[in-house]
Amino acid sequence: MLSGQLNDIYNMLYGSFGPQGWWPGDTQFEIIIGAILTQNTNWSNVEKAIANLKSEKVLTPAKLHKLNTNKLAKLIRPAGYFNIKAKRLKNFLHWFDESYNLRPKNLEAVTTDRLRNELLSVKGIGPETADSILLYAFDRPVFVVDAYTTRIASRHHLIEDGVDYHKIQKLFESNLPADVKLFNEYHALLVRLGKDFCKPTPKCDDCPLNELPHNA
DNA sequence: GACCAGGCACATC
DNA sequence: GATGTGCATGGT
Repeated sequence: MLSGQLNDIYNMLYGSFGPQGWWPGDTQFEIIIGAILTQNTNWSNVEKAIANLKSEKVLTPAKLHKLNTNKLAKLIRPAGYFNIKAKRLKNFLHWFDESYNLRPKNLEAVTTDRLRNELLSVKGIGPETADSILLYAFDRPVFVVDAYTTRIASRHHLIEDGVDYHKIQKLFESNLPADVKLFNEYHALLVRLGKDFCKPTPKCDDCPLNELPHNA
């Protein structure tokens, strides 16, 4: 059964790496900004960008909403794609202002499905970013799928190549209990495995998952 | 210097 | 509907 296999993988990863302490961020707002900035980008670069926003004291909804887009782009420069990401942050803030008055608290009462759809309607927020925000900023039981998740699932024959985001997400969500803490840790552990072992090339020989019986 | 990193929107066929 | 491309910095 898949649920058993997914459990074995989780236990092996947790045993190997321990708790990952995600999401790295002090506030819901910082998590949201980080989720957009980390698109296709190494987290260490995002940290530099966030440090810039903090040192300029603009890491609040109101301040970022007011900040000039070019100025914002300069501050987030280390995160890469800074022009497009500045626009994406602005798109998010525009929606956040118009619909929720820039208050994270106003999002708490919104149902997960509705919030997800509204986030997806913001230009620059796709499935992974939306789900990261739902899980890590708002504690909704949504499984986040990213490049690491896809690569690991494919390499360990949980899915076939070319399977879309929603199907991979469903694989995890329908075979695991809808538990925020579990989804939080599971995704973080998959990223950890991806960073340390499951790289694009060369394929990994000493991956901890290779010791699992179904991967022998 | 090549390759990679916690995507997404858009153009083109 | 599938496939290709631009966006960009910083670490290995």
